[in-house]
Amino acid sequence: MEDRYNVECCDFIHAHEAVVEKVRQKLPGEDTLYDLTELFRIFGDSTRIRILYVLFEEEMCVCDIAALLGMTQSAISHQLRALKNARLVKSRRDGKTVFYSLADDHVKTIIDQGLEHVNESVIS
Amino acid sequence: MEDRYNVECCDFIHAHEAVVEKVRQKLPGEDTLYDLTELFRIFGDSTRIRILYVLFEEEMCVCDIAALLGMTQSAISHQLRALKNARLVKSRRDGKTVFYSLADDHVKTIIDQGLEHVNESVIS
DNA sequence: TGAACATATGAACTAGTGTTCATGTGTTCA
DNA sequence: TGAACACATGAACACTAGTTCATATGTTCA
Repeated sequence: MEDRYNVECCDFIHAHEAVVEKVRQKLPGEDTLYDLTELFRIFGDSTRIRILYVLFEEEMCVCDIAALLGMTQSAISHQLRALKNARLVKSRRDGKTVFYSLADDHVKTIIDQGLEHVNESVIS
Repeated sequence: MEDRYNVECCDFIHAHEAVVEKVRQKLPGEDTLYDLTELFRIFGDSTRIRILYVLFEEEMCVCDIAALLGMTQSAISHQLRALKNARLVKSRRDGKTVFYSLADDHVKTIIDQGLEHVNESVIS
């Protein structure tokens, strides 16, 4: 017998056709999937999370955030741009200074949900 | 009224000391911060998000998920392990087959919040 | 205008991540 | 028992992402 190499992992899908079709329908489109993944990727960095925590309290300038977190101005500025692109923070200029603040309430809600999950996992 | 801090970036922190102290207190500890970012990092990959979407509908075996998403069994298995380590999915074995399902409700809540943010951003 | 300050940005370096490939583990059944 | 099946896993590879460094942009004030 010759060896057979299947591209697919299994010969057939075991799940019921109805379920497979339902999944296919509910899977988000490529654009939505990209946006969603990109959003969570932004949350997946400790520097950015710490920046968001700072902004939970009050709007703050780049310089102060850097000093507070003990990081360089450049690093913070780069990350603030990422956060801004993801529409998680917004900025306003006042003279030489640029103040950053949270863009909306989703930020805190998402982080709180994450915290809840993390804390529950510890208990169990 | 404003404190002087010896840091590289700016000569002094402009924000009021009360705010600075409040931020310092509310910043999560190193362990929590790590867990939180790690959790979101897991969400920040399109393959993992798609796997979770599949499991929203029904528990499913590795093989079927791979077939449904058009990826190799190995790739899916690796990602399922990541999802399991993050306590986002759980598994049960039935003979040769291993079925994966969602671990709890936070998964869907977090993704829904993310979707809401993404969709709102598009509108504005 | 020019000096000083606050921030932004591009390039480069390093560390980390997802997939593939090959193979190992565990289960079923003839 | 051993062959076939379903899944797990370690190593390697290509690619991505965060920080640093040097420098550019933009604003204020003497």
